[in-house]
Amino acid sequence: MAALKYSRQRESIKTYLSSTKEHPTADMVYLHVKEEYPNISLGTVYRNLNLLSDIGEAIKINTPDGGCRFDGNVMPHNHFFCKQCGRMIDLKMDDIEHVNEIAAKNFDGIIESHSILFYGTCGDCITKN
Amino acid sequence: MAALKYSRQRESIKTYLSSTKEHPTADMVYLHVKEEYPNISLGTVYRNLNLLSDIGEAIKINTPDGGCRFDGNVMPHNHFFCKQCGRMIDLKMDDIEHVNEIAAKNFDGIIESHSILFYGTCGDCITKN
DNA sequence: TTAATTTTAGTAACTATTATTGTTATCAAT
DNA sequence: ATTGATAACAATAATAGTTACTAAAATTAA
Repeated sequence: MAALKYSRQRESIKTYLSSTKEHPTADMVYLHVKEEYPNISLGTVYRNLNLLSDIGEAIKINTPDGGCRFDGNVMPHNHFFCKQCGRMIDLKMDDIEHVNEIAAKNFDGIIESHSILFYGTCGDCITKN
Repeated sequence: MAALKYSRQRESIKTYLSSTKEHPTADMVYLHVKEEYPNISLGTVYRNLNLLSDIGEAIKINTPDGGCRFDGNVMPHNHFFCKQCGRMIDLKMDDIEHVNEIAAKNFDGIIESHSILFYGTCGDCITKN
């Protein structure tokens, strides 16, 4: 297995992901890291986001519109997607890992995990209307 | 609002979706309907799949790899995605709508719904290994 | 049938992502 | 510190999946 060498760019991407709760797109990460490393390329950002996701140091979440968001918080948690403003928000909610057992009951394969995304309208959008 | 006119192509797409449990990709639908209507274009397939999904006569499911699958079964049900063979399988499982209330407990927005996808290894892939 | 409108096929364009290429940075051993 | 091997880099090209455009054909209403 290829040893992972240090790189400032990857470090910067990680730092940014850890600092924000915005669940940025790859492009948002790119624009941000660009401020520190103006020559960084979008491809590098993609490669490192996927790498971080692969080694479990970030989470990749696909949005209903086809795009992807990234999250530096790797603690298990669930997300909410606001249909109005498109924001993705962390949910502080009780564990629902038990749904895996419910799913496994009449299934002959192995359920390892699930990913769930909640939809609706966020608090901000409710007050705005 | 524009009235919806009949089209053989759309009918054929609908019929195919209703007849299969394979959760086909747009391209698989295209290849299948092409047997009946050799001149159909991929754009027509996409347009109609999205249309059917919009009017609630089909379901669009994004897979973890970025692609989309379509399902003619619009009854509420959950899906399983096999990490090995990439198949998407219907789960016959108890209702888990209660997770919406769990999510809503400490949240100031409105949780309308959720979508959940289970991951793991399907029965076929287990026996093969 | 005629006229109005939708749908189609074919193609082009678009977006997000991944792969490629030539160059530079990192690191361990000298 | 220098070297050599390998990884990471920027830049760009390529790809995949999807959507937009347009003229011609199909559908429906009158």
